[in-house]
Amino acid sequence: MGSMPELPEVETIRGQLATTLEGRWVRCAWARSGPRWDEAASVEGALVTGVRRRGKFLILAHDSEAGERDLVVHLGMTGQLCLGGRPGPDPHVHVVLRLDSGEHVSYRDVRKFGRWRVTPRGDYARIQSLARMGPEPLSTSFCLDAFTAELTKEGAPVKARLLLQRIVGGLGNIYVDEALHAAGVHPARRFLDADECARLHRSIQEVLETSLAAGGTTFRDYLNANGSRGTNVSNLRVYGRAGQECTVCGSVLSRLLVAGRSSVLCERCQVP
DNA sequence: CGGGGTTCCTGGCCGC
DNA sequence: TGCGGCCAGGAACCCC
Repeated sequence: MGSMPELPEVETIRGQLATTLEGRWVRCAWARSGPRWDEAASVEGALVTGVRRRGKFLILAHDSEAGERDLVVHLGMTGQLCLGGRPGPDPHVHVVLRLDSGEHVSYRDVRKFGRWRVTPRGDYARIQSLARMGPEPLSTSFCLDAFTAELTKEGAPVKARLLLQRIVGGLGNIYVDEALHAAGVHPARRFLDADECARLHRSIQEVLETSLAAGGTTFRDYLNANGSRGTNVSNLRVYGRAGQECTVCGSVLSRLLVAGRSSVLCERCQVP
């Protein structure tokens, strides 16, 4: 069982990196060879002008000789961005950025699902899931009417649609399961009514805000940019709790494969 | 086009 | 104890 960085985890890292990186020159950019990371090397000599986030993507806006560009980072399953480095050689470190301040940021990713891409500023044509990403769930652009219009249409299971990032950005397996449980919606449902959409819309925001306040969920791998754990595990109601009791009704939580993803739910609270 | 399946990758864990 | 096999999962990719 992993714990991929989702919106609250990436946002926590973003805030920590912003302070260190914004306004700094990248003195040296090292990247291990390979299509997932080697574009990172091209930010050497650039000025970092902004550290942003969109969904689960971290975006380092920078000015270089090649113009205004974005370094777009997706942490995949086990990607970690760490201020300062660990002592000694580490075969799982794939990128290191050294700054003019003397500080450095290292990227460690055991399962190698993460990706680094460099794009012209704001041009994400090469990164489909970013280009097509739905609204930010914690912004006013996350409109209930549009959300309802999508999910009242019959289609793939609601869990699959939320994981696709197109209806709303930033959710992964943990927070989809948590939001569906909080809203009383079964993950395999292929359309919702308006009340269910409203509950789910609210639950998504609540679940993410709660986790953000806790610095994210460290289930196993996630560490923030200072190497610390998030404490949101204590707020989880379903993820990682199959076989335990539902905190709402006391039934035993079950595991179910939906959209090829392991899902945990309460069969009493979340009716098919 | 959408929906579903497959693939990548490795450490941890389970069972024999 | 050792080892094979399975599992976790975001999103690109492929097929129908």
